[in-house]
Amino acid sequence: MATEQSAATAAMTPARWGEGHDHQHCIDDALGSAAALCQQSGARLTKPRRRVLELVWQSHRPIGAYDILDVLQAEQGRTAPVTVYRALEFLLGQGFIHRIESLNAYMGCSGPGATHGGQFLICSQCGEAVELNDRRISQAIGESALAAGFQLTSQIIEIVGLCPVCRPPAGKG
Amino acid sequence: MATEQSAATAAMTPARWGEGHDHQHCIDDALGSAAALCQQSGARLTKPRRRVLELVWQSHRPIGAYDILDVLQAEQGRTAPVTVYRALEFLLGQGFIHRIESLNAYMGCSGPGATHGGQFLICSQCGEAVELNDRRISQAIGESALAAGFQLTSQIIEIVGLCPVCRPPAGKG
DNA sequence: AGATGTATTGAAATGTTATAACATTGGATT
DNA sequence: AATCCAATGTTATAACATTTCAATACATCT
Repeated sequence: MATEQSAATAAMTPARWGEGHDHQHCIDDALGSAAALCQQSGARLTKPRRRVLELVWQSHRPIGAYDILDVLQAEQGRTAPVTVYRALEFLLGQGFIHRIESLNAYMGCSGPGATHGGQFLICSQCGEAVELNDRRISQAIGESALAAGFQLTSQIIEIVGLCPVCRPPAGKG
Repeated sequence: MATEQSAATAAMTPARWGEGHDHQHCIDDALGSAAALCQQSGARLTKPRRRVLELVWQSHRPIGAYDILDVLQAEQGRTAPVTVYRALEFLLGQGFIHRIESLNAYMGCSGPGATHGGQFLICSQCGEAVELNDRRISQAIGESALAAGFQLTSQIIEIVGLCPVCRPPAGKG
């Protein structure tokens, strides 16, 4: 439907940097799909899980477990790290969030339900990240693994750079 | 007998899994090039740095900082973590080793001197890893970043799977 | 409703990875 | 020898994550 991909650069450009962005909508969407998917699968989106998911979606910056912990502790008093990690584990298992290995941090999954390892563009300036799903990348990797005789199980792709907002203006502006 | 694996494959298959592998040679090579490169650049390959590099090359499994620390402590008594981290930082800076983000571990760089971000195939069974340098992968990523308006500075590619040795035998010998 | 089994949560301690802060050493240069 | 600076040593602490065991919530069966 709407989002055709192949040739299209435009379609792949994260909408977020295009113009004003209603972030509450992001959050609502994410919580909505999570609830729906849990409904379907029978998984339980309990209060702490839901709250952690919400916090992960609070911004488009990957957030650390202990940052989440700080918020929970402020909200509800003593809370142990494991509370956060358990929620994160659940959310990862459901495909609702991703872990960014190079940052030891977590971010919302932009397309839960769909299968995908996730490819991430991370801005080293502002800390924001976006998820890609470029078939060419995964394909190139798949082929390379095959050629090396590897049976592939997962890919970690984290691309660091400067986002459109943070990068110096293009030459000839 | 010979482990040919289809024409294209043979060339790219890391030699290491082909047959017996003289690992001492790997180590000597690595230390040799490191020494040579330091000679050229004026960097100092001091004793602890050299020893850490050697330990990193001890196997083809990425090794953790604290594993290195254990060895140093056994060898020379009290040694602090920072000693290891400083050596690792130096070696990373010189391009002699790579950090594997998903494992919090370090491995020797197979082509020091050359520029490369590094792409890694990691066996989840035996823990061994090999470095790739597939232009198609970095190219696909570069294009994707460009399309998203990102100015790329580095790529983290860690591919997890089963190596030729650990993977179940191919259907139809 | 009450009993029962399982999933989830709470709490404390501990383990693992990494850096900050400051003192000291050792070799090159003067 | 006096000075300088990179490298190293020493101590403490930050940051990230898991283990363990006890308590509670939830679904389901009777």
